[in-house]
Amino acid sequence: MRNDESEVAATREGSRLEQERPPGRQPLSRDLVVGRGIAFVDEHGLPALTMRGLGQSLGVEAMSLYRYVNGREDLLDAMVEHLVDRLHLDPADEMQPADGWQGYLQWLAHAVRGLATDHPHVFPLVATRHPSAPWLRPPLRSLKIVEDFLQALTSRGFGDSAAVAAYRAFSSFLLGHLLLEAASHGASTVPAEEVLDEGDAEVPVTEVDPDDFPLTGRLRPLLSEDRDDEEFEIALESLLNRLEEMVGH
Amino acid sequence: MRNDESEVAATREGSRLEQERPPGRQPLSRDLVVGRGIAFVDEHGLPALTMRGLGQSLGVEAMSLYRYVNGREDLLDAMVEHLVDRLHLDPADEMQPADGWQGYLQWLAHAVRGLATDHPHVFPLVATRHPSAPWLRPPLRSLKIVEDFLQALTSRGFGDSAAVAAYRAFSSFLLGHLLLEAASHGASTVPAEEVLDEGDAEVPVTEVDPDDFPLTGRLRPLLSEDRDDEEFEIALESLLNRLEEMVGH
DNA sequence: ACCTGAACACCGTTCAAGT
DNA sequence: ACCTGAACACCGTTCAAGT
Repeated sequence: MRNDESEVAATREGSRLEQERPPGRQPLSRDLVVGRGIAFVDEHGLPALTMRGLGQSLGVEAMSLYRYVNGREDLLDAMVEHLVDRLHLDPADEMQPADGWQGYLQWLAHAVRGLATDHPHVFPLVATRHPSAPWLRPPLRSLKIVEDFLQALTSRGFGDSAAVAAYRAFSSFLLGHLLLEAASHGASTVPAEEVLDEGDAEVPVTEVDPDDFPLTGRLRPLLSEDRDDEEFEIALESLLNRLEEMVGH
Repeated sequence: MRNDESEVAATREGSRLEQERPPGRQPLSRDLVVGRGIAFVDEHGLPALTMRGLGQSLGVEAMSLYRYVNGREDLLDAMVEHLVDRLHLDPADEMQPADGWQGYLQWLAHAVRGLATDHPHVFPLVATRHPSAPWLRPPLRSLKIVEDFLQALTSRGFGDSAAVAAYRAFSSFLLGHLLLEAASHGASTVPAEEVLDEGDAEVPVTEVDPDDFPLTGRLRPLLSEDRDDEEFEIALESLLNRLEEMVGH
């Protein structure tokens, strides 16, 4: 038994030494391909992600990727899944059980928000790709996280239908706030390859004509302020208050 | 003056009679191209919208479209703009001025919701495409509608920053709820061209393993229930209550 | 003025072939 | 076992040319 295992290991090691791999390259794997896909979109934006381009960024031809990924659509799904699964590697360490369901939802909200701000260009995928079941609601779109969610709430006083209603309300809340936040934060990070058709020095800043839109013109400084943090906290607090009214069913 | 106008009109009419057009086809125009683009996505889904396919559905080669539309990206932007502008053709007729800002927001919320349910496959574009200014927040993404919004609220007791905060909260609310609603409603309407790789009779329904996910398994009937209408109304009511607390600034 | 044929660069994807 | 060359079908887009 032990000998067999050693032999197999030795053989693996041997064949690994035999194969000549370009020096700077790691051995390919699904995780590596998916991880590089996420990093690629983080750097260059979603439209830039092509099978050929991703292959090149891994030092390989595009066709090699098809051994680890079932086409481009499967790659995108895997990228989303990879990010959403990450929500579990950080178990609720900082969370006291005494905090109750409010503490759990606070932790979860900020965990998902961290995902959105870390990957503003990938988050639209998390938000809009069809989940694997129709009753899964982005961005809480994995079976595991739904199970956690329902467990956390039902074990802390929620009735069945109240827990499900909370899942729905919480998903909508996260989706709306984080998608808008990711969009505005991601817009500044794009390589900006679209605004170069105009020959003259056109100003890219959209100016508001005060005759047509007097209020918008006057309030533009307010509209341009970045209040994402406090908006999120206030809206979250309000949602928790609303949920509190339906705890017992 | 009047004669000149008549002459021009006559000339236009003349050239129109000269040109021989395939019998069943309307004369092309930007509005026609954009409108057909929306109808095409409604029928076949977003991935099916190609310049060649859209041209064919208009009885024309793809290259003809470039006379009316500045490429595919411009077409998508125009489709979004077309739908959002429609929110103004329906001025607040059914709305009594006595209803106050709550009445306006109720009307606007249902108008945008109608847009989402009428075009579930296009709404993701309304939700995720970059607006023309960074401080415009989907789905309330036109200058005109923002002006209306701010006018409606500031003329009904809102301070400047309260009106802007309301715009932000309202956008997030609409985006989260309507994007999820459009996704679940649109998923059933797709031609479904992706699930046909498996050779055997694989069941497309995702089954929940009760050992791994006991709660999700038990609550699956609740999770699958369609509660979109009442969820939307309740969440909207709650948002209006929240806004009420910050009317005076 | 309005539409098209032909062409270009670039996709995703398959498969037989290399090592 | 793992990667690639060659090929295919299909994109978006341009432009000279037709009517």
